[in-house]
Amino acid sequence: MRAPPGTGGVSSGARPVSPSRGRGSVPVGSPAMRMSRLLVRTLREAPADAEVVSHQLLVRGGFIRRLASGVYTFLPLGLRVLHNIEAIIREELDAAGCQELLLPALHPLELWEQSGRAALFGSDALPAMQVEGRGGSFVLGPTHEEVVTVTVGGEVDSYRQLPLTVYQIQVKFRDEARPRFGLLRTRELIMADAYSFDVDKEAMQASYGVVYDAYLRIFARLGLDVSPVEAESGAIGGDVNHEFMVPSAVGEDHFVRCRACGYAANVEAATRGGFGDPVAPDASAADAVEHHTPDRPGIDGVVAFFDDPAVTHADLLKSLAVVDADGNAVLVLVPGDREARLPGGWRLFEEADFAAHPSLVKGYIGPGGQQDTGVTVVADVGVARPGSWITGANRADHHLSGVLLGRDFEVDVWGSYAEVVTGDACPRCGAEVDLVRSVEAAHTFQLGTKYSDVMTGASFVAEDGSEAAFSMGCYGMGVSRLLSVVAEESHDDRGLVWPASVAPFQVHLAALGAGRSPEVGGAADALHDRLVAAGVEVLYDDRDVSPGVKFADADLLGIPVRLVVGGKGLARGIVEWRSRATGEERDVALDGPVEALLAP
RNA sequence: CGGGCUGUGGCGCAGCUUGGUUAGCGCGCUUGACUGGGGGUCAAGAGGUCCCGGGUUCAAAUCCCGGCAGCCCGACCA
Repeated sequence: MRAPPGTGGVSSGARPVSPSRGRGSVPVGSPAMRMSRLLVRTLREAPADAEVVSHQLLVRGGFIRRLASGVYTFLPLGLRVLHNIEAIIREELDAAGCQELLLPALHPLELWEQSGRAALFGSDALPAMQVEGRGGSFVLGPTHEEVVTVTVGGEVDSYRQLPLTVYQIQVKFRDEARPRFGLLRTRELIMADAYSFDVDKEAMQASYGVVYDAYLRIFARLGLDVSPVEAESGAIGGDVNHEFMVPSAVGEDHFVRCRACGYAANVEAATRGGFGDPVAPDASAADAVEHHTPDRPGIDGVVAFFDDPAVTHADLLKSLAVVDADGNAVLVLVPGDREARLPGGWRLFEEADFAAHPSLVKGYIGPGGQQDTGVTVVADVGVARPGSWITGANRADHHLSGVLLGRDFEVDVWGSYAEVVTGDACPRCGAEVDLVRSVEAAHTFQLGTKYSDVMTGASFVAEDGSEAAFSMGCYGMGVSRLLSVVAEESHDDRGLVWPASVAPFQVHLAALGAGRSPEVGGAADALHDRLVAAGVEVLYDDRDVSPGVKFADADLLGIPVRLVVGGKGLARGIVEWRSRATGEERDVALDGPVEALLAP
């Protein structure tokens, strides 16, 4: 066993042969290590509802079973993998000085009313499930900021008890509109979530860095190529936050990554650079021309109206009337060939908003004539390019061409309001960026006092005797999702290829023809016993089935090392060793040291 | 929340258009025999409210109406 890359501290070094790992797993020597007794049924065909490879293989291999949409059972094999992932998380968080606790999954509704987030339940931002019980109304916890804040608040009275970081590994519930991809997006999920409590912002940032680094070590041990990216904070809140993204073809997220410098950000938060200051309008340019464009409200329709190869989407100015988070009317301008990226909390105009702002005409919105109307004009940096635009005329059924920035309209605020695409300029260094499809494996937030300000008792007495609110951070990692992520990144056409760090067993021992050869059976049993005595986690395929079935199942289950005891090898006193990952095979002396039977 | 597709033994599917006796096939399961290094062969079995509820009909898996569930695309999304 080789040390996983990027590990340090207590977790460094090769994993010992002795069983320090499978806590919570099947006890050493348990009959369940014999495949004839293990609760596992492998499937030759994948269920019709499994679309992605990781989902298909986890079901075919008997790791998980679906109970309802987005709700899964972990069968013994899957649970062992889950426990191994959890063990890595515990080791790294404990080593980072965090303390494990277990918060309730059932939360009194009042807690959520106190934080104000109960109002988000109906929304897509925080789809929660409520439960009515004799003791009142409860929520199946979708996240635990409220509970942990009041819990720690009840125990900590003094700055002397800080800093403090606690974590738990818990089941959480989300009323997902559309569960999919097996364990990747579920209604019930297992999550590791940590919460830091500090005296002030500076201390919080230090604690944040500690957990952030621990998370990086966890992903390294899982063999995942993770990229921390700047992100939007959504329903959790706070200022600084990072998502830990694993590039993957089945990802539902995208992040932007600079090819030159270290810049990386979720597309929802990414900005772009490479644009200079707006240039003065060409004084000799012709005036704007108005066109009658009935029934052409959209960008596509206007391009079609001009029916001129020289007029493209990039010549149009996309104008979006929105209401910002504070309720103010804002006109957002982006080049017509770009998707707009609105800041969180902003929404598009509704009918009533148009009625209140007659300077903006639905379907024919343009940037002209917005002075003294109470409408703030914000523009994407791309709008600063030289040349004229085609825009709405703010008059029904009319558009304007030859519209110039600085002559026909003004911009109040410049920013990055267009979605970044591959090839755009990095906002830091100007090099080109790539758009990378990915899975969000974890999300960390610097919350500050967002929760401690509103939850009761979430304060402490500071060194100067004053009362202060905790400065908090929170850190969530999708544990059950990681099972799918690892599977998705580590398989071949025969089945799973588990990294040794999380494999359900280290060795898959198959006896061939033991049913008719007492010698083979005896040798395989003896080898099994020796491995168990040495503390090796071994899955022993003692079933009386044909060799082909055993080989196919071994490939499907993806245990790192396969050992075969058969008549042929036994005659030569050897056991056949094979690596699941590389396919390498070699003969090993049956009575040699156990170490020679493990990974290279 | 919009659009589309699908519900038939544990799993994967056919049958439905054009209603008609005991609803088929593959995998899996049971028993037996043969076999024995990449999902082997043969034989005999078990296992089904054809998603649910109404309706049409002499007769419904099949036609009609209404539900429910699952999946996909989109919207949305700690």
